[in-house]
Amino acid sequence: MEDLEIFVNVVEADGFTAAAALMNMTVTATSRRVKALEERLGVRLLNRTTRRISLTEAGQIYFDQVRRILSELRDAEEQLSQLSGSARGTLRVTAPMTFGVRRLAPWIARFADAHPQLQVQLHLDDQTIDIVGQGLDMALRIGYPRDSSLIARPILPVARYVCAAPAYLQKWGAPQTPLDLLRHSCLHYDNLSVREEWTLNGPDGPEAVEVQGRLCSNNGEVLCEAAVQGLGIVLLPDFMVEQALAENRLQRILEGFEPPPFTLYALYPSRHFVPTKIRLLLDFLILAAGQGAIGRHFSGNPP
Amino acid sequence: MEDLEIFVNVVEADGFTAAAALMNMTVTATSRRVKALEERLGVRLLNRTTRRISLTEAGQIYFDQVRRILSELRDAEEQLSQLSGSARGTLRVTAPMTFGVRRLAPWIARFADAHPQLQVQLHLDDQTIDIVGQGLDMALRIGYPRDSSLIARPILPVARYVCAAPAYLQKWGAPQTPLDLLRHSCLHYDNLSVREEWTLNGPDGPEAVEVQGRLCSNNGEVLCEAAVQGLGIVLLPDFMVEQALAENRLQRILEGFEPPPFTLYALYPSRHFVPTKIRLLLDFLILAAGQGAIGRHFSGNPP
DNA sequence: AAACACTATTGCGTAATTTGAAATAATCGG
DNA sequence: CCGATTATTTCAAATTACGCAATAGTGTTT
Repeated sequence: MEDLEIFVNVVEADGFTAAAALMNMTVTATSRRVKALEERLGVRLLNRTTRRISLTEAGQIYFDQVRRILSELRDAEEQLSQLSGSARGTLRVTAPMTFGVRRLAPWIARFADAHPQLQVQLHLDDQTIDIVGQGLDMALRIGYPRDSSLIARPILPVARYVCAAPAYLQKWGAPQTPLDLLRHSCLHYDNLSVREEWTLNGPDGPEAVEVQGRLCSNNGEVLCEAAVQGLGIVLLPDFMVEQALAENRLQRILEGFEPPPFTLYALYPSRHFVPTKIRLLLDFLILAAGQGAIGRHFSGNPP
Repeated sequence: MEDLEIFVNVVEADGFTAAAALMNMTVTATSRRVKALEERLGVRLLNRTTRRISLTEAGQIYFDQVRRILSELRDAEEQLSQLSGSARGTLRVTAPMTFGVRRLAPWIARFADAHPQLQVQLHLDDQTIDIVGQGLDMALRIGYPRDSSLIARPILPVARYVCAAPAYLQKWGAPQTPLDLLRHSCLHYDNLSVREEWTLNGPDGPEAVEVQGRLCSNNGEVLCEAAVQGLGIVLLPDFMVEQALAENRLQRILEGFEPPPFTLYALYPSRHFVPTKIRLLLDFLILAAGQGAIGRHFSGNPP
């Protein structure tokens, strides 16, 4: 029976080795199980050359059916655990590095504590990962995803602040309008280009400024640290700079000109029945983000 | 995975003991597998009192889904073996006793010989059996079945003959019309009544006669043997009397008055994809019956 | 009410199955 | 034609499943 799942995985991973790695099995076992399945059915499902595999005609038919059937079975079991209300097993989550450390970590800890039968694996990585391919249950990402096979649930508005170190401002003066940024060193994300456009919503509507600076990076913490050291002005998400702001190593500028906030999305595979463990985490995150947001985002000013 | 099948069987058999017997398993194993399934799902599926079992709410939902899914899986695998064209596994057939010995046995032997990978189990029994409940693949029965969940495929017309022993006829004279039967001892099937109605199609249409005799039985061979011994007149299917007729221990009478023939049906469970092994046997039987019937039923007189 | 009959679960020793590391065979790319 | 990668096979070890017998529990019967 499990053979079916293995067979499907081998086909989807296009190879025994890849499939075995995906399922944390040895190649030996994988090969044997598929072979056993073929012998049970009395039909060859895969054409193997040692270098590549392909489905036989029968295998193609069987694969299509079995994949659907397995998916229905998963649905049935999900439906089951839904009415039991409790979740068990393993929940694999991925999130961006800094967000994961600063915001997610305490939430996840509380969540894991609330569900002792659930083992939570939190994988922090700034790369966007193929979530279904890696067997992940949920990805937390900033910005809307391209992969439309995923459900994207907005979790949290992420405010962004324009900040600089007090020493920098003392030396170069604080910009009063977005246009002033042109005369400053603006540290920005590395989108493979030297220039970046910052859009700020002022009293007269949005203003776009094409900034440039002496440093850019694909890592927000690098930018934050550089700003702290007085290298320039940064535009970063709240969680990235809140500590530096609290310690007065950075201070906000251009407060009348808010950059449009990002949104943090929870991404998870689209299914008939959303697994309970995903549902639980989702609800928990929405709740946690909502509670935490009251003070931080919606009712007033940042700390 | 097999656990699913076991669970479904336990529910359908309404008990571990019955299900175990059906699957040729021990009750121990059955109980353990269901328990393992429940533990894997983390949900109790069955409410057991040691005397009776019932589905929990979750179990009911799961059962419905899983039964459907398993049926789809079987379909998929059948579809597979259909395009392979060959059959394997076990084919369980039931048939009436005498028909099985006289007609079916040589056919089945040839069929089994033609399909070495198929193990054929022929269960001869004059009782009509719950074919799906007993895990049978096909039942051969004379007369149309009540169970509408089965597909009934006519295989063979079964002519019936009115016969008596030569000695009997010499002593009492041969009846010339159906009405003459009233003056004779007619050995008939035991339908829990002493009387039976014989309908014979004569030149002026069907004539029904309510016969009675000194012996009745629910077993055709008993009647045949009794007739050979001169106890009376019988109306029996061809296969039941052909040997006695060939050896002149019986002879046909009232040849101008043919009783309406019976029909032998092949009964098998209705499914999306008829299993290859059933399909093969069915085709084989139709062919065999057709070939054998040319001389025996359609073109002329019996031997 | 109490004994009975039947059913499901558990303990334990045994047997079968499965497993992984390493060796082997086989194929694609250079 | 060789090197690199991939699937299969070999064989011993370990995990797992199994059946028998005993246990516990429930509905029925006397």
